[in-house]
Amino acid sequence: MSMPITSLPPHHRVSPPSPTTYISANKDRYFSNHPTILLINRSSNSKQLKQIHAQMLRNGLFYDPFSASTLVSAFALSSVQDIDYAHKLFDQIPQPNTYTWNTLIRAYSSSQTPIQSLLIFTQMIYQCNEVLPNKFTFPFVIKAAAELLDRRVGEVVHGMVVKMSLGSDVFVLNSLIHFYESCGCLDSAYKVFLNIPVRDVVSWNSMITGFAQGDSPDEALKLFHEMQREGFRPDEVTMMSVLTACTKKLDLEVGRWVHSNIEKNGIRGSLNLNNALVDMYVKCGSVEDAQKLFDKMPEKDIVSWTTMLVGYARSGHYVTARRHFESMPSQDIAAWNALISACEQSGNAKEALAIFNELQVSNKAAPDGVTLVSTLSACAQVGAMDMGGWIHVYIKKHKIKLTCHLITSLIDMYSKCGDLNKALEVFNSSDDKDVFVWSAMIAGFAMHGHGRDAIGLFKKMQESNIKPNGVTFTNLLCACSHTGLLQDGRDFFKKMEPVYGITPGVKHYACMVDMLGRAGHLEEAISLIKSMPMPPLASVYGALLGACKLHGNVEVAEQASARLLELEPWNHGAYVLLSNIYAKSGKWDKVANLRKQMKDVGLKKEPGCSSVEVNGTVHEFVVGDNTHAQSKLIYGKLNEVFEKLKSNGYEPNRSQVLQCVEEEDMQEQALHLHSEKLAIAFGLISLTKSQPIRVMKNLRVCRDCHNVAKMISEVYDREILLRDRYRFHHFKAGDCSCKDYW
DNA sequence: ATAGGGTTAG
Repeated sequence: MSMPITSLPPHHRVSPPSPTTYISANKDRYFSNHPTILLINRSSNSKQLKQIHAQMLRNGLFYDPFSASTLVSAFALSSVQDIDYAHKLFDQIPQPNTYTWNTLIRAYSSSQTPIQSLLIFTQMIYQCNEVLPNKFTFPFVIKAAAELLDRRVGEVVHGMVVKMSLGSDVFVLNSLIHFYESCGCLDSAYKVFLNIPVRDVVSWNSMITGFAQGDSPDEALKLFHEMQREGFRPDEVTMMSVLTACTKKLDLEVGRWVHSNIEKNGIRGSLNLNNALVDMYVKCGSVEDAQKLFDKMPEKDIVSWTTMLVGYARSGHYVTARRHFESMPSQDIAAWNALISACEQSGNAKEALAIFNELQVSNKAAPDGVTLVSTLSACAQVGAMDMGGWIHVYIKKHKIKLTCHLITSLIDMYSKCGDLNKALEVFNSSDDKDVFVWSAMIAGFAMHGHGRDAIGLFKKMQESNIKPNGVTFTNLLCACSHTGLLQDGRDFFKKMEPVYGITPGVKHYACMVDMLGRAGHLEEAISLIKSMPMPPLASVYGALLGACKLHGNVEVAEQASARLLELEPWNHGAYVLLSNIYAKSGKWDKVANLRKQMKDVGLKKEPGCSSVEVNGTVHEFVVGDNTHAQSKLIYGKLNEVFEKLKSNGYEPNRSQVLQCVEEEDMQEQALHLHSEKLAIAFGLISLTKSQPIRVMKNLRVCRDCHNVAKMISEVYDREILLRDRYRFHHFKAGDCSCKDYW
C-alpha cells in the first residue's frame, strides 16, 4: 500500500482512464469478493481507507460503480463517519448508481446537516435520465424531512412516492408516519397508517409512539390493545412506547400492568426497556417500585442512574438523592441538572443555587442550557439578580444556544427580580419567539402592574401569528386584574373559548374572581364561581376572601373561608385573612375564637420573610430578626427612619397586625419588626443611592409597610422595589406603581 | 449491497 490521498482535486467528474478496463454493470457482483472490497469492509479507520482509495485510483477499481460505492459507504456509514470525504469521493464517481446516491442521502439524513440529503436528492432527480430514486431512497429522504421538521418538503415527497407507485411500500409508509408525527400532524400520520395495505410491527410501533409522544396517551394504549387483537406480538420498542403513554398519563396501575405484560410476553428486559420502566415508576410516583427494579437490573448506565436520581429528588428524599448522586459511577451534567432542578422545583431555590456554585467550583462538568434554565428559575425565586445577570453573561461568553426556553427563563428572572427593562431587552433581542417567550413577557408586565402594555403585547403576539395558550391567558387576565382593567378582562375571558379555542381552566376563573372581587363586584364574582363547570380550587376561594377583606364583607368572607378550609385545612392564609376581616369590623370575640381554632389545628402564622440582594449576596430577614451580623446597625437605622417619618406625619396602621398582641405599643413594635422593613433598612445602609433597593417577600405586604415604603422613597430619595406574594410594588418619590390598587 | 419505530435533566 502506498501514499494515502489526503486531499482530493476540486469537485468535478473525472472520466475513467480507459473504458475497456471495466466490466459492465450486470457483472458488478464479481467485485463483491474482490480482496480490496473485503479489505474495505474490514477496515475501520480513516487512514487505512484513504490508502485503499489511493490504491483503487491506481488500479482503476475506483471506476467500477460497485467498488466506488462500497468505499463511499465505508466513509459515510462506518464508524469512520467522514461524510465530507464521502461526499468528495462521490463527486469523483463518473456514474454513481442508485445505491451510491442512496448511501450519501442516507448518511446525511442522520447527520448534523440533514438538509444536505434533500439537496442531493434534488440533484439526483435533475439527472433523472441517469438514475431514478427507488424504494430505498425515500425512507432516507423522508427521514431528512422529519429531522428538518419541514412539513412542505415531506408532503411533496409523499406526492412523489404515490406517483412512483411506491404508495403501498410498508417501509416508505412507516417513514411517512414518523415524518408526519414529528411535524405534529397526528391526523395525517394516522391516515397513512390506516392506508397501509399490510402493516408490520414497525407500523404499529410508529403509530403508538406518535400518540404516546403527542398528547394522546389513551389513543396509544387503545392502539396497543388493537395491535394485540390483530395478532401482532409486541416487541421491546412497542413496550417502550406504551410506557411513554403510561408515563404521560401518570397512571401507575396501567404501568404495573405493562410491566407484567412485558414479562408475560417474554420480552427480554434490555437496558433501555428497564430504564423506561424505572422512568415510568418514578414519574407515576412510586420510587419504591423504581428502586426495586433499579437494584436488580443486571446492567445500568448513566440514564438508569439519572432517572433514579430524579426519582429520589422529586419525592423529596433529598438526602437519599444526594447519596445516590455521590455513588454514581460518573456524574455528567444531566446528573447535576437533575439535582439542581429537583431543588428548584420543590421550592428550595437556595439549595439549587448552592449546588450550581458547587458545580462551578468543582469544574467537573460544564453547565449547559438545561442547567442554566433551572438555575435562572432559582434566581427568580429568591430575587438573586446579580447571579441571574452573571448567568446571562455566561450564556453570551460561552455562546450557549439561546433557545426559547432559555430566553423565557431570562425574561422571567429579570421580571421577577424587578428589572422589567432588562426583561424587555432580552425579549426584543430575540428574533424567534415562541408562545412561552411571549407569555413570559406578558407575565412580566402583569406583575409590574403594566396592564395596558400587557394587552398591547398580546395584540402584537397575534400579529406575529403566535397562537396564545392557557398560560398566556392566565397572565393576560392577571394583568387586567392588577391594573383594574375590568372590562378588558371580562372581554378576554369571554372570547377565550369561542375565538381562541381555549377552554377556561380553574386558574382563569381564579383570575376573574380576583379581578371582579377586587373591583368590588362581589355578587358577580360569586355567580361566576357558581357557574364554574369544574370544582373550584382553593385559589378561587382565596381570591374571593381577599376581595372580602378589601371591601369588608364579613358574611361572604365566612362562607369563602369555610370552603377554603374544607379544601385546605392547613391554609394559614385563610385564618389570617378572616381574622383580619373580623378585627377590622371589631368582632374581637370571633378573632379570639379563630385564634383558638388555629391552635387546635396546630397552625401557626407563616412567618413573614423578606430578602434583599447586596453585591451578589442574598440577605434574608424574618419578623423581628436579630440574627443578621449587622443587626444592631439595622435597628439603629430603623429607629432613625421612624423618627424621620413621624416628623413627616407618619402614623402606624395597625389594622393588619394579627391580633395576638393586645397592648398598643407592643402592636406598634410588632409592626416595626415586619421583615420587609428590616430588609429595606438594611438596603438603606448597604446600597448606594443609585441602586434601587429590591426586596422580595414571601407574603402579601401589609398596609403599614406599604405606606412606610412610600414615605421612605420620598424622604430618603430612594427607589424601592418590593415583590410580594402577589405582585411588584415600585416605590418612587412617595408613590407606588400599584396606585394603591392591590 | 441499502430501509422504518424507543429511554434521562427544563
